[in-house]
Amino acid sequence: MLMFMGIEDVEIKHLATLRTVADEGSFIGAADVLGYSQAAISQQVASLERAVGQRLFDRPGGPRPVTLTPAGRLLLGHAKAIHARLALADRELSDLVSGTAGRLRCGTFQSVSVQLLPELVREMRAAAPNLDIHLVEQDRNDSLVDLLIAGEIDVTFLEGPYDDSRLELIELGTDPFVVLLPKDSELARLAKGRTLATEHLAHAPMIGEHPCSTQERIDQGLRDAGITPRYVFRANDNGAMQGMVRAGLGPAVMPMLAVDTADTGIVIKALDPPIEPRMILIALRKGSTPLPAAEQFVRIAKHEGRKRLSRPAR
Amino acid sequence: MLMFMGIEDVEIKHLATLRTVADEGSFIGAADVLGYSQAAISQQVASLERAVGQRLFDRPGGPRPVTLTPAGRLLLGHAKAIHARLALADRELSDLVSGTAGRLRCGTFQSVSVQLLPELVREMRAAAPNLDIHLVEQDRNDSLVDLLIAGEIDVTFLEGPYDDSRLELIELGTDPFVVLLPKDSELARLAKGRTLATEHLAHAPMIGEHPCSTQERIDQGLRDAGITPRYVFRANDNGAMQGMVRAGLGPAVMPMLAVDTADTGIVIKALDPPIEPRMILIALRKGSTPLPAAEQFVRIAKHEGRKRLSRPAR
DNA sequence: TTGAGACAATCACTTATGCTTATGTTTATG
DNA sequence: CATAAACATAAGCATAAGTGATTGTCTCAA
Repeated sequence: MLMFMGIEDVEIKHLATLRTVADEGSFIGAADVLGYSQAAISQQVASLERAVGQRLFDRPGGPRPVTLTPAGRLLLGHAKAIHARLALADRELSDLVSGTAGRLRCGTFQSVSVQLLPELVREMRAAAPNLDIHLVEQDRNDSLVDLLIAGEIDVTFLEGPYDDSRLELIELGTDPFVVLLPKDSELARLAKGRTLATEHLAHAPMIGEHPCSTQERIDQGLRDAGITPRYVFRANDNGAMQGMVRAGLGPAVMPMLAVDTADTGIVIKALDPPIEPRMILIALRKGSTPLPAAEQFVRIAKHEGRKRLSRPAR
Repeated sequence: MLMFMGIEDVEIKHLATLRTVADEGSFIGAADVLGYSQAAISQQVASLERAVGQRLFDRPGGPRPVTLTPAGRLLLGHAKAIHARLALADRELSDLVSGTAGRLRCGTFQSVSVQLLPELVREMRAAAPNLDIHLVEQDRNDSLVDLLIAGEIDVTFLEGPYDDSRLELIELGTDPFVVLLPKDSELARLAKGRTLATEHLAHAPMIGEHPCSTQERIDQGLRDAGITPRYVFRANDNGAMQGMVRAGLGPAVMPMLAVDTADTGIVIKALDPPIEPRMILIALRKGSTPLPAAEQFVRIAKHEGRKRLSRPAR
């Protein structure tokens, strides 16, 4: 029983046969090249012709080469385009799995963006020069998670503790809060070794960030130590805050990751008792295969975290 | 026994399944849409995944929808492009067979270009508005035949008699040579009815074309009648020649097809004895399937030839 | 004109692929 | 914890695809 065939019955193998027969000028030649028998080529061409409803080759008979009909020439052009597209897909797929090309979109937040991320991006670029890295900075964990779930980003940093069953969370380490003091200030003198008693901040005029999740955490930590901080200056920029400290305006409590340690105008001290440090997390969508480049990003981030962050405290 | 698979084992049917599963969000849904069982979809996806060497869908299990992996998303884009290309091929093929779109390249020569061809092109355009008609004019039959054999043109006019075993020749009819006389000239008075005795041209100062196959034929015809023509003016343009006749410079012998019959400043006479008339032929490559548009062109040309040319004299 | 050579079409047969049904496994849900 | 929903797997079968042999057609050369 004969079924009607249409263009949807064309298969890529048929198109490859079309190309080879056109190249070779004979069914036998194509059979040789493709490793089939002549009969197989004959049947494949016949089935392709049935599918498109047109003769594709003129077979003059005898030793003269078969030639394309106008329909064959037309289809051949499209066949080449389709094969090229498939080859392109192949290349892009292997780029994808190697993680060396394509696009990686990464969520981040301020304190990570300052030092940790630039180094990480540098290492990623060294490992995958053709990878296009996009960064999206958001203040709030929830915004970053929304982007990740929506597929707008492939991986993101988060502040811990954080939990979401939709996410796979990787703990990179903790980022302690430190206090920045003007180099020659009274407070700097009060510090014992590497530590400043938190109570000394009780009446100091302080430098802070504009309200955000990090600042809230710092304020909560200070309140837990019985201190109500009084801010005389607020900035959004870490450099500006650090500049104010250097100028002697007052101390600032900041996440260690955000501090420019090269600054000789300030001294950096731990707090005693410490403010509960932030866990730096990295998150992927749970249950969906991650982008290989994102996995590599996580690997490098773990390594970097080991160098720059404290071990997870648990 | 397991064979290694590669991208070349991807088939269009697989890509269609990829699309449908991605659209439906489930194997069962895709099976429904495509009219297969769920197991078939499962196997097709598995074989596609084997071919590309990558997981293409995340199957969360339970009632939650399957989702594309990054590799799946990448391949889906290419799948859509490939299907679009195939759909385009389909459209172009049906345009090709209907002869209503695409390109038709036609060889021609001067006297055909003047009146017969414009009318023919007009009719072709009416029948196939989206067909792109290219004309290539050459003086010599051989040049036209070369272009036809080389596939540079799809169909061509030729002057007969002509024979070439590589060509399929269609006789459209004969184009008689006529003499154009200035309206009130001595020669016009000598003409009896519609005929002028060829001998009267013996000493006339004549208007002719620059040397070309047509002119050679005319000169040979006149010599056969015992006359050696003396040209006082030669042009390459039929209008210019006709203008010279109108101005009384002398008579001109031209193929009837090239004559502007609307010109009231001249009279047109047959010659007696006549110059052996030209057969107007149209030629296709023999042994190769012709372009459907070319076949339609031939049909219209035959019809037009019946109206404008004399019946083949044999 | 005839025979040889080259090549595609076709036939009968074999093999491989793909589909179906039935069953197993996994995961969410009440 | 049992049930339902959905994909995976296995076994059997139908069909498509491939092979080898044969036939038919065309060209070329004797």
